[in-house]
Amino acid sequence: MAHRQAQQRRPSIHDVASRAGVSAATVSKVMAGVTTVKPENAQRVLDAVELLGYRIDPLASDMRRAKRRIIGAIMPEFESEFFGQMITQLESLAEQRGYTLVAASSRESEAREKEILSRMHDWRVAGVVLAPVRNEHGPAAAFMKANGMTGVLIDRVLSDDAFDTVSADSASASAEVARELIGKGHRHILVVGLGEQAATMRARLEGFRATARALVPDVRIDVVLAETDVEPLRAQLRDYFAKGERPTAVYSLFLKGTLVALSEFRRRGWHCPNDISLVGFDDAEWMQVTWPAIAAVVQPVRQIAGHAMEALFARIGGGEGPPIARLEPCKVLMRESVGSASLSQPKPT
Amino acid sequence: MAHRQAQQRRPSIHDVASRAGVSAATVSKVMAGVTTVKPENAQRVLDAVELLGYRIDPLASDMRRAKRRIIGAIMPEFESEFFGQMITQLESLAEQRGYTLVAASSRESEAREKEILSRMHDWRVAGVVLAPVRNEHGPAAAFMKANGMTGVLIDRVLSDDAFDTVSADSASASAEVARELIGKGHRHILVVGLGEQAATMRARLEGFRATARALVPDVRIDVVLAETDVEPLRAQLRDYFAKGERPTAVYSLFLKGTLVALSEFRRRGWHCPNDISLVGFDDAEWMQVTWPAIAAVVQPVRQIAGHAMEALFARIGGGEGPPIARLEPCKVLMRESVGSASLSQPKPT
DNA sequence: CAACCACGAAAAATCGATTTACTCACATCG
DNA sequence: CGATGTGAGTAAATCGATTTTTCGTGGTTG
Repeated sequence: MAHRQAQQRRPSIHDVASRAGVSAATVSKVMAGVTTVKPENAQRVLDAVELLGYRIDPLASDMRRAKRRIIGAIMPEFESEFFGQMITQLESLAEQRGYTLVAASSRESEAREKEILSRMHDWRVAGVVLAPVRNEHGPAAAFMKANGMTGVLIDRVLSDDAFDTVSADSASASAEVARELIGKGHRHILVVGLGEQAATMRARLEGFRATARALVPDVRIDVVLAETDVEPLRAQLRDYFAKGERPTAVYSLFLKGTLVALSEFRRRGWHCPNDISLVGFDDAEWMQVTWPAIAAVVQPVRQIAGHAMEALFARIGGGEGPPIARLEPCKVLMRESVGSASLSQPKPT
Repeated sequence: MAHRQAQQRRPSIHDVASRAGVSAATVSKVMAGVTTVKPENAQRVLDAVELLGYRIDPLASDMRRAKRRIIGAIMPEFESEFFGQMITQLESLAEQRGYTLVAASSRESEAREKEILSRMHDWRVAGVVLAPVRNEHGPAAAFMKANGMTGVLIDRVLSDDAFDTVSADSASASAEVARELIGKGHRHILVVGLGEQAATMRARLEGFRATARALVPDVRIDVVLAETDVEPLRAQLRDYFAKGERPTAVYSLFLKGTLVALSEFRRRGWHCPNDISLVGFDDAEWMQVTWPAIAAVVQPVRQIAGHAMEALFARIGGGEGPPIARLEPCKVLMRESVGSASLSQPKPT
């Protein structure tokens, strides 16, 4: 093993070359695994590499290529399990192909999203995995198009005319939720969501509504949608219940909505599933340990990440053809927070 | 605004130079804000920059410096709120200083930790924020020392003889938890934790034990520690209760432990705080919306991130002196999961 | 008026790789 | 026997910046 002391300049390809008594070009070839090198010389190079503890400087190595071996990933946030797992997966997949993943959080802001994208463009990343704040029609995707960047859109998207997209099959999952709730006798259901993410939320809402109505035409489905933020949703939800509305089940179209719903239930002293049932889109580890355990739609993070990277590298490798929109199937975990409608006893509000 | 079409090669500093009728060196100076440039020429450069939409290539720019303007961050995982927030903060702080943050997950493996570190060394990062899997004495920190890297250690560390450290003041927080539990009459308390992270866990445990014993000398404190993983802990906990042990409160020294405790309570049909009380180290958003809300020690993520970056950049800037070990104060949020000991009625197990 | 200095800018070296173009030696072929 | 080909390797160009060195021009000064 190389005995190397601290502080010292790292050896460059030239150091290796002179140690091995060959040119830098030869060293480069050996490192790249080119076969047109005399075995004896190759061995000398390998020995020198070992002796000096030489490792290629990826920065310098990337300089000469048009596309650097860097993948950018932009997520709306890092604080939820979903995006945390996503980043973990993406990192691992990028690494497997010898790429470095640079992750950035847009912190739910489209302005920041574009800024980050500019910076990634400066880095000449080979590709970008973008989970847009809003949807596929935002300024970030436009920027990518305008600058000829290669990328994949994930999560809050349905399909795009320029980029491959990968997301959870929201509509089907919602349909299954609808079947479950209707099956348990629920005839008055509240759906909460965020208007901003138009397409995805609409898919989830419509998937639910269509299926529920197909099963029971006169089912009552109320909708509380906040535009951009979660706090307004909390207020709207409070107003909704304050009016005396008393659905027997709530279906939240996104994680924060589930939290808001739960906290509103708390405020009113309602318990699941006796007072009201609850299902949320997006699973989290805590949901199976609380009392009651919270029913949830589980998004297939690994599949989304895997197919996103697959699509991305196909494009990086020069793959042509029209963009592909993938939908990955979700799993619906019905837990104790959902009960039969008859349980829900109207209570004085 | 620059009207630039896709596909086209990005302009280099030479393109700007020839457009402005000056040399590349002059353009470089203007971009760097050097004042020894004739105002007229500076303006011509700025115009050319604007016209061509020129932006510095950070990769090429970093080539000539020994330390690149990149900060590496290595976290044990990205899936928890704590590390998610940490990365978000670190990213934002690095960005503020014109650095790019490259984050990587060691996935709770010391081997991977070292691998990532090697890769970051290849990138010649200016500094590293390392949240070690185990503690400050692992192979990763040793690698950093051996290679003269600059870095800061955070979270699962107490102090180090080579690097600055920043972590939550586990001992004080635990002492406060002890005061609270003792104050509520608890005299038989179970503490659960992970043995692997020796120093941190011990600080939390001892901080708790010392204070509790100081208040009530004959308080009974049981300890269930798993070595490396969470699943064994689940089994150990099950065994512990199966033996008929019936503490009135549980203090979990880390987040996953809290989840495991809750799920074990569920299995046995125990409710907080009537059957048993629960406090956990590490807060999470869901803890305030479940019923009961779970009491928790809140780690000051922003302070930890802030001081870590401060220390790191001080060292990058050449700051000398012995390493500093910082402890950031935590907040203890007593929620409904903690009740007075008299509530806990022994139940048949 | 010659020597000197200051200023601004250009030319050239540099960072650490990769890649192209070229050289040399030796073998093969018409 | 001269021409062509091929294997192995090297020098030099290149990527896109920064930094050091050099140069020319004017203005000051002894």
